[in-house]
Amino acid sequence: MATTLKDIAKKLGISEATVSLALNNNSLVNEKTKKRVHEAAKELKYFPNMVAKGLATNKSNTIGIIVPDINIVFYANILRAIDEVVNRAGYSLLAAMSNNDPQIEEEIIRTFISKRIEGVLAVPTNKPTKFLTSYQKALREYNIPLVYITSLYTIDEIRYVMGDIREGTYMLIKHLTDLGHRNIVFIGGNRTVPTTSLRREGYSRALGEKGIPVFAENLIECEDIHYDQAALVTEELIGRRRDFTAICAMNDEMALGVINTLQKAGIRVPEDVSVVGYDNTIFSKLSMVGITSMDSDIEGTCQQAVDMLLQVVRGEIPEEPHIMTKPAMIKRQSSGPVKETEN
Amino acid sequence: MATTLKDIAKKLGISEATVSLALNNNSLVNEKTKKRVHEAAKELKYFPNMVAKGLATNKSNTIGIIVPDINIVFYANILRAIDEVVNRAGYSLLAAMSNNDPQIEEEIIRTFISKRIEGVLAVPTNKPTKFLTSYQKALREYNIPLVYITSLYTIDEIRYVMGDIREGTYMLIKHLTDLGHRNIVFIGGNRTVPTTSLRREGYSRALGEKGIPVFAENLIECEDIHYDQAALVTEELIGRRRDFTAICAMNDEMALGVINTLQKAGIRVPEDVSVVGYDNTIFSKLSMVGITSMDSDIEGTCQQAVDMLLQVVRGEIPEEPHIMTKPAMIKRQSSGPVKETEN
DNA sequence: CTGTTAGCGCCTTCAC
DNA sequence: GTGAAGGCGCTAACAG
Repeated sequence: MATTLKDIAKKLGISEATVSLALNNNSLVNEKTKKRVHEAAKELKYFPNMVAKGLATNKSNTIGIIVPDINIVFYANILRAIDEVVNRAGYSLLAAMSNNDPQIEEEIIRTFISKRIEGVLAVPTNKPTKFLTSYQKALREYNIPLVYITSLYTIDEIRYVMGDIREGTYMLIKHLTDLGHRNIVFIGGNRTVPTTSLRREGYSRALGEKGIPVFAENLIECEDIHYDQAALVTEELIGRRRDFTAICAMNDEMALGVINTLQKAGIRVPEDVSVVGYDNTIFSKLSMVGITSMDSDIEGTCQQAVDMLLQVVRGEIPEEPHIMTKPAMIKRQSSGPVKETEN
Repeated sequence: MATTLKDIAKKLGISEATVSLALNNNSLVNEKTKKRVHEAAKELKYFPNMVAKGLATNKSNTIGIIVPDINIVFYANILRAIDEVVNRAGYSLLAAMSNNDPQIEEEIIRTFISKRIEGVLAVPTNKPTKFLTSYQKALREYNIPLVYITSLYTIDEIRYVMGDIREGTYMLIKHLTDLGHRNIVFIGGNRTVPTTSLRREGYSRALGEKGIPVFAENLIECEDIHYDQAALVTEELIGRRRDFTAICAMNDEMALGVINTLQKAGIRVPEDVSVVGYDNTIFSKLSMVGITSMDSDIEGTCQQAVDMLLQVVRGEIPEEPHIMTKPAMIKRQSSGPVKETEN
């Protein structure tokens, strides 16, 4: 059915090996025969069999990536960026979704290993641990490098590249305090998860610099970090009190929930209350007022993650196993000076 | 490095073949040795080499999918659904993005063939054609079945599964006319592309049934079908006239742009103007008012697409090469009775 | 420069 | 029930 090296070798009356070399543009083979081979290949509609090549070379030329759920915009953004970078680097990408389930994550790794992936990138499930999981051990066994994007792990030996959310949140809160805000609510997720706790650190630091105390009641914890939850806690919040002049949500989707809820209650943004989000995703453009947000530089982060991974794949040792990329503030209309009458 | 069949055969003092059979749970081999083999495999941390297996069996056990851009929520939804269905069917999924570029699409197909994919699913780029493209011919050459999801092609020989958007739009418009609306604006994309033209047919039919004429000025064409464009044309629209009482956008993201723009202008939804979207994506929940939308039953559609593909892979001939799946209306608050004073 | 030869790891007859 | 042998398509020495 499929035409093989042998077919084109036979047709040209030369050896398979020569054809192979010619197809790979090896300089050993004469330009003339190269051209003949390429022409014959095209004529016979030859498609190299990567499976056979993979077996022969013991290289799959593909790297794998695991994301929790592609229906979450942020992860989709990451996957897309990774796809681009990996392809540009001449590798194939094999993507899989873990559904935030460590067991599925492990299964995925198993099939990755079976496919002889050369390296794996992962946005890990959010169950942090201080121990090497079994799949991490398996990867090590097979000498397959692993780089996390947005890590939750605090184990030194585990490489990761992540956006500096602590710094990013600091910048956002500083932006608000510079505008005169002193009573700022932070809406995040579970306080024990790094993606929230790191942000809280940035929040506290920014307030501290202005001598503003951190009040526990301004730190809201959500069960999940999506629109509905944010809308819900905002509704509860404004039912309880209205002394705050700004709200910082841990991502844009939540910020959108906050804004819509405020507006529905007749609270104007940013005139009455300023709102900021994070990640500069599409959500930051979907309200009547553009949302001030932090751009995590997903492209840059992914580029660095792939670079680091490929370094290890090539057997080099990256100088720095942990990289924090710098985010940039995107100022839109949802944040403004504190309301005069509040003072 | 990696442990192979041979390693475990050697350890157990039996032949490779037996180990292979045992690992594949072949009934020929004695239960006892099977157990021994499985234990040894686990002990030696054996991971089957799918590359070798693929070469030997000439089956990759994976199917490929091409979507235009995973950053578009609707496509991300599709990819996720496909991933689930394909995995459940015991196949691996290899995903790739075309960026809506036919050339990239072709490259992807090339690598798919090289990887000896057993079938391909595709959400095609939106450049319709009546001819078989070169990659379609290549797939045929290699006997690799192809099924489109949401097809633009009108070639009989090309299989596809798509949501019935004509019917869905009909249902939405009928919903509006039943509520008393007669002056309904439809905001779509390029009129020559099936995803818009089919919807227009549904629109016209629903109006026709109530004896309402179709006015050209109520059919708005957008260059791209996203939020910003929708917001823009809505702004122009309300600058020009305000006689309409309802707006139907071709997707939820656009409907959201419409609603936000209307509200910013002080036009209430649904009191003054009703708005409906399509696809029942996350966007339909992101405004102050929930958006009435059509659920395209992505899961069902994807299930059928995979079923059809696997049928062909197995050499069966699906009875019906073209399937239209039925959508369901999701009624939310953005649509209501026509404003009394308009009459 | 080109051809020969041996595998890569696994599966699949076919004997025993 | 189990073993031996050949081959999947390609690459990688090594000869010539």
